[in-house]
Amino acid sequence: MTDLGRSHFCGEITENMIGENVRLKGWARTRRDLGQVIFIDLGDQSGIVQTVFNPDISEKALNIADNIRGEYVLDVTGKVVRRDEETVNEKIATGTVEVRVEEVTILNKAKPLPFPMDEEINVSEDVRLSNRFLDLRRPQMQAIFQLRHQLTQEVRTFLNEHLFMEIETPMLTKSTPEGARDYLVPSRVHEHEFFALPQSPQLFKQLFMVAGFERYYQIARCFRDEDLRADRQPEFTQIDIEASFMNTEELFAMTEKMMARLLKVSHHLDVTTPFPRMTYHEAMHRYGSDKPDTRFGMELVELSDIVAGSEFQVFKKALANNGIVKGLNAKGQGDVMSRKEIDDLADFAAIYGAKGLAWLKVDEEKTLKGPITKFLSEDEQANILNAMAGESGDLLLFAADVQEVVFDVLGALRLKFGKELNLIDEDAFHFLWVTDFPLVEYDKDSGRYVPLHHPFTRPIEEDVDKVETAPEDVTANAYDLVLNGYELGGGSRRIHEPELQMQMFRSLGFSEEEAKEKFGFLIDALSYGAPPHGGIALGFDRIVMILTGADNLREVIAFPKTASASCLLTEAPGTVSEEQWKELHLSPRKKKANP
RNA sequence: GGGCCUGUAGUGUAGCGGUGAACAUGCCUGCCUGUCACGCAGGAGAUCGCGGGUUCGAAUCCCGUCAGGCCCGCCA
Repeated sequence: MTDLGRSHFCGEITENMIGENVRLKGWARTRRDLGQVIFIDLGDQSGIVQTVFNPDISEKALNIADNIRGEYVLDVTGKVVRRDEETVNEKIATGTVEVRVEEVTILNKAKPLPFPMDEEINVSEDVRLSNRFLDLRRPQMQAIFQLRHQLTQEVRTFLNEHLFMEIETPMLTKSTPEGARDYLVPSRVHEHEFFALPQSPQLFKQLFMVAGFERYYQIARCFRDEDLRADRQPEFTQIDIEASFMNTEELFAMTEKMMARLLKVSHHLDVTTPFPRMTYHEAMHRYGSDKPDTRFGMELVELSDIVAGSEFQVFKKALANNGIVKGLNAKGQGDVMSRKEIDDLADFAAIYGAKGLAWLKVDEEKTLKGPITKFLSEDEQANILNAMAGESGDLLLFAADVQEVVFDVLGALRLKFGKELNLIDEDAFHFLWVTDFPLVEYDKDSGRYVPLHHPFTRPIEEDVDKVETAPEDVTANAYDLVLNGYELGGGSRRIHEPELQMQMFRSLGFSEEEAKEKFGFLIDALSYGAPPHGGIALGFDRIVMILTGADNLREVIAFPKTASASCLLTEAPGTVSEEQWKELHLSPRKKKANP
């Protein structure tokens, strides 16, 4: 490929081209000025090649090279020559050759850079983000986005092969009462009415199924106005999939094949399918998480029965209040952790709602030592030691509370130890399906049931009659795909009968009118021969993040938002003119007083 | 909404109550025909995030605030 008169890319120059005249375009990466000879590493998207300027080739070019600085844009013509044996640079792909420059034109200058471009990232992130166009020019970033592009292509190729059709859905849509906060867009035409940016194309893809597009997908942008995390951006990309007449087994198998293809692209790795599966209940009890990192063990141990008759008030109270007692064996930590460090663990546990953190050490004689031994009978101690497979030097940690707190606390401690004790194989990819989620959970604040997934999720067939009578006992035909402790995404079979959908809305405390107002079009659509259908949505940014080994979504999104959801490059969001307010029939409220 | 961490030349760091705020790199000038993170010599560059307080004296201690990051809540 050539463009603008360019004959080759810098990274393509090989020994086969020795003697050829080439014309290259790119950026001056580093310049080594030895007076009568100047070396410039010229780089473009493909890589770099060393160019040489000296008076024996062209006095004129040398004089121009004298003024070239970092990241100047150059148009270079010259001959490819073999380097002398002793001047070969093994660090670069083109290190055995160089281009002797006969002609050079400076296409554009560059100011001194705000940060070095050639090194590993040791620049603060705000500086990188406010100069993102330069940050993205760094080879490391170029590689990430090259891979991201290839993965996008692979997803499309795969789904096309499986007869899926990519169809776009609106970005300007309607606010829905459930779920995350919407990003709202005021309407100029409709006074005091708002569009919402989609949290996901959920309803539209179901309507595609009704429409008879039996297999839909979209690399879809989604928006949620909630607080950010390292793995959460307000604007993100999903691989959104929906299929009619396909059962959950078929969808699992297909999704597994697709993920395997992505691993093949990124790591030339053959992942084992089918992926392991675990129920939500099992995941919570064994790992204290609905997205367990199964790259390491250190599972939670159920102790409620063992300590059922215990005189230890903390255990006794928790069990009396319908809570549970579970333990976590921090292998070998009894020997190394000081009293202070164990107290710090209790502070850590408090973040997740623990009122305290009981602990015991296993000493050389395999007996338990610690402040709570006096409350535990010999039998209880023996049973605990046995259940937790305690060995000399171990630190046994206990959480006793309602089960949600116990899961959160021990789940968090497990991850903390997993990381700090290097129990995690960073090169491993552990996929896991988590299945059998509850359909709803009771929300104390609003005093009603809220869907765990979304209100269109279908119960498993044997629970269908219980949707209205005992919603809290219903298991959903819903599933999450987990990779290395990250929730890649989830999906479900959907309700395709209007009556069942109305039952569901009623269970969630919607009046007939509310349901009709918010979701009338869905009920209506389901009434016209909606096929059984289901689907899944996978967080594409997270996939890219994990496959590139990044620990942060910002690394794999070209122009990401900061933790406070602003863009340091454009300084969005920003204020708008009075005129714009007026056109939208809006007026600003007074800001909170700022003393 | 809450907790914790970090803000010092363009960049990365040191200094943590008392000398002219130090080092590296980048930048500028000069020298250098085989470098490759070239080298050598010289030079410029800092309202120590911002505001207040404590103190004879604050980059350093305290309070507030802003920005960035991580987490809890939140995220159907």
